[in-house]
Amino acid sequence: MTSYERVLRFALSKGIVFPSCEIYGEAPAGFWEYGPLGVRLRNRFIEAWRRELVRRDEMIEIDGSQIMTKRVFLASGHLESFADPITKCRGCGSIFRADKLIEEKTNISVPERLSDSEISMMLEDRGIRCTNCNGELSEVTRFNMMFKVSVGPSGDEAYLRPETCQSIFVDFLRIYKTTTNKLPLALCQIGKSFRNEISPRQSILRQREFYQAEIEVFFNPKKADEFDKFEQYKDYALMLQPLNEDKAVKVTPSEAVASGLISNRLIAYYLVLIQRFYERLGINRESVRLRQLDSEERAFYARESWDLEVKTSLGWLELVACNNRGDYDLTRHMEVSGQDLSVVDDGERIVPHVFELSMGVDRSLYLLLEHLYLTDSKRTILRLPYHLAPIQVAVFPLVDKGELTKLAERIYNDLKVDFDSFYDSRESIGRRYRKMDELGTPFCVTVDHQSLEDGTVTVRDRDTMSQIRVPASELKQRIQRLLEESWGRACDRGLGES
RNA sequence: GCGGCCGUCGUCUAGCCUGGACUAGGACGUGGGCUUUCCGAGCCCGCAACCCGGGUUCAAAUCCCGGCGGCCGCACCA
Repeated sequence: MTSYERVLRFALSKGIVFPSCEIYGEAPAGFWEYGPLGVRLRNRFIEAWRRELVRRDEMIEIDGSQIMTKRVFLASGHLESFADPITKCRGCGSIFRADKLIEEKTNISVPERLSDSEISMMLEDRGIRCTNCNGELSEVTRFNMMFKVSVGPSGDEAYLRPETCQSIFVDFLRIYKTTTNKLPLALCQIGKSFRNEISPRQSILRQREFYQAEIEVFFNPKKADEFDKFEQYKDYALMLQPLNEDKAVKVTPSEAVASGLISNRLIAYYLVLIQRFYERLGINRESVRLRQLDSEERAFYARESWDLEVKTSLGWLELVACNNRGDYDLTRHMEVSGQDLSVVDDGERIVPHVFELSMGVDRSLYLLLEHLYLTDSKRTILRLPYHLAPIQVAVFPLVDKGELTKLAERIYNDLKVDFDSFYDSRESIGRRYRKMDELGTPFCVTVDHQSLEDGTVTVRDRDTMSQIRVPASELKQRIQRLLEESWGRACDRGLGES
């Protein structure tokens, strides 16, 4: 069994994630539900994102519409560039990427800019036929990866957003004016994006509806090196894999900027921030890399791209696309909307440039499960950092009897409002501990006979299995403090090697 | 979408080739009871499945066709 299968089996059997609409046989692939524990895990992950990136860096979070009008995507380029030219065999119905088919058959590269009819003509001129049945091929049409929706009774054309960042670009000027009025300005958003993938695969790794957490840093390109925040991380060990290299090497931001590998200090700083984020979630630094993309691999709007990838059983998994989008987005929205989105910075009117950190949330959660769902000779433990655990504290009576049960229930009822709590009184105490280990629950509170005499309970630590005795009246504060300390530990681990 | 393999309780699976003894068996899970009284103990009683549709047949989990889904490869991507 592969790690992927093991994780998926675990997730499915505990109801963490599972396929959407699964009682209907015809439900299309690429849609997944988060179950009770999955929602909590995701919420904790989002809290970590807010804490370690948003609040730490004083970013500003917004929440935009998922449905946006057509012209947004005319401006963004998605109507044109997010669509693949396809042709269908009139005989057997096979569908081909028209440009790829031509390249395959003739070794002539087909420029992206060509119109459908021009590509159709190439097919015809070269006498290209279906590779499956040698049938005649249809006119070239476009398969757009965006979901089209019609709005209102008049059916106005709109689309589900294929990335969350467009609302940030569209909203930029209003937020700029109502908040800091200053560059650089980091805006961010977490929410759903939608892509009509041809072939969704691998559960939550490749969905048609998925969560993105995106950060768009607006900056003045002339001042990208005048960036004070850079100082605190200038000696961090970035795991960079430059173009044409086959593995990552440790490079400090200072070196990377000096050598021109990273184009400026602002970008270097944000690359540190994002690498550090994963390290603080408990991912080993040696398993992380920032891989530089060449022009072939880059998205159509990017001029400098680094993909944050983490090693998994499925190979390197792309988690965060880090793109220097230049002034592409604001300029395009200015052209198409007719609105002026420029600002005055340092006495000069400019269109800000954008550096983006576009995180796949679902993928990140998979990664956590795969890296941290561990079995040794004795126990299976989901070794999440304590503050990410979906259940924070479990309360048990040592045995399910009279006064012990009553006291345990009272303690549980007191804790459940402040923490994600769990109560269980069945079977042996050891079994209950082990089940909590598997779900990553950091603390188990047990009410025993001594509790009835002196009002203390035991608190068991997930990783060490050791117990401390705590007055029940102090439980809330103690657990709170232990969870706080967990953030601190993650911090130490992240900074330890730099 | 194509090609290859595959689809049975919540999970993992037996059964399928060679149609009938399958009211579909087991393990884990789960609900209840007894026992136990700090690290996946034991016993008893329950719950729970043949992906969907059509066909062949006296009879389909089993054979055939189609759809949907999964895995791998191609292509695409957070």
